[in-house]
Amino acid sequence: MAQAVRRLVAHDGLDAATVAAVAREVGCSVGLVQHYFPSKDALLLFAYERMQADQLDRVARLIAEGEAGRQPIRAILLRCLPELWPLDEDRRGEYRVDRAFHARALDNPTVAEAAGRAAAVVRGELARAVTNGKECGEVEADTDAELAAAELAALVAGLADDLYREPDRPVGGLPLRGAATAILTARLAHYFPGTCRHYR
Amino acid sequence: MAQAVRRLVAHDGLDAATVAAVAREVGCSVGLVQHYFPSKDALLLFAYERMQADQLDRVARLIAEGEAGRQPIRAILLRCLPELWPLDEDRRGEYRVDRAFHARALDNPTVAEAAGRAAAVVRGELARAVTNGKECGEVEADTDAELAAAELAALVAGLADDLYREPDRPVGGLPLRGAATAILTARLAHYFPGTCRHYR
DNA sequence: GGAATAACCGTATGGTCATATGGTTTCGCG
DNA sequence: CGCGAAACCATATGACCATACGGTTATTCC
Repeated sequence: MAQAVRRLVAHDGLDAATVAAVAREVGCSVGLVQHYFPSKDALLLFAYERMQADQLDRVARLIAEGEAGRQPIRAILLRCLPELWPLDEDRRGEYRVDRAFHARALDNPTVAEAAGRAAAVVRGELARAVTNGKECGEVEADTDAELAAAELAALVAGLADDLYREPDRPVGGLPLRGAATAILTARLAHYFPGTCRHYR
Repeated sequence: MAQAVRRLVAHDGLDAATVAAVAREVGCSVGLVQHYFPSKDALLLFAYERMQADQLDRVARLIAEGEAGRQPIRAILLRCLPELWPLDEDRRGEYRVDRAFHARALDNPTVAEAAGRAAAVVRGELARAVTNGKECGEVEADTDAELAAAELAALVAGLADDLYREPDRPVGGLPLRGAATAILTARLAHYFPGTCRHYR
């Protein structure tokens, strides 16, 4: 059912995710949806949290792979962060779901909390990367990990908005897809210059 | 009526902006709302575009003031960009309206176009600032104006999200309000080092 | 086997909403 | 004055939706 909600919201927006529509998408009755969820709100929240968990799991897996391969921190981040961008149809769908729930979060504290938690996980992971980098001398000692994490997270989130709207708009000669990567690369290189080629 | 829509959306979300609620807020009949707008969609779109115009006017005025006062480009931008942040109750309301319509833009091409136009104005203004800076030697010659504008716009937009959620969360010792300004200041100082103290 | 439990269904209900309709009042102006 | 257009109103209509409810089928477990 969570998958059905996700498909409906991705395709036609939150308003299209009525209980009846979810039942139709699943191929069951309205009653069954009610059997598993006490209310429509609970169903939507569950679907949202599940999607976030899926997303964060993917990122965590990429991090684990990068660490196993003893890649530089910068390379790991450059691999993980664009995972949150709407660069293919699946991720565009996720972006649509995410934005729809972000709007809902404005009026629904429970959804807001879920959205805040996910954002905090991303920031936390970034702060950890910076801290690790400081320990091994890759990152300058006077860099504030939280501040750097907040900047990078904001940059990634902000670029996602533009990427969704016009992924192919030319920006400085490149389509935005490439330009966003270039911007992120430059910013990561600032924090993780890669001078000492330390591994994480 | 546009003001009424804005108040309703800011206070209770897009779904609260029913035609009947707008009429009640204005203090007139449902029929009158219909008299002036062919559909609810048209009403909402008008209200959204009006709010965007108000916002951009404020920014334009700040730019004009800064230019009249012969302030450095960096100072002007540092004054203008936080105007788009939800730092007080009025601007938090604007942020809420903006986010609500952003979600609507996912399913409504007309709203999407309006949102895209406003974003393009901000980026254009930023690109203009960078170009001006290059002409007077303030900005390094190999800086790509569009790329820099895209980065700064994304950073500002991304920080707005966080600022709305937790304006007072401590980030590196400062509350996020201050941290966001610090991040923006640092980033602007990178592009506009202020070495030659040129005016715009 | 049989009873309790979970899975599952179809429909009814009460509410909300956008829009349509058929009006009345106000006002500008020749 | 008078008349046409605008501003303005109250209510009707038809659609849709979340939830409630009373029921049937399948499964599990003693």
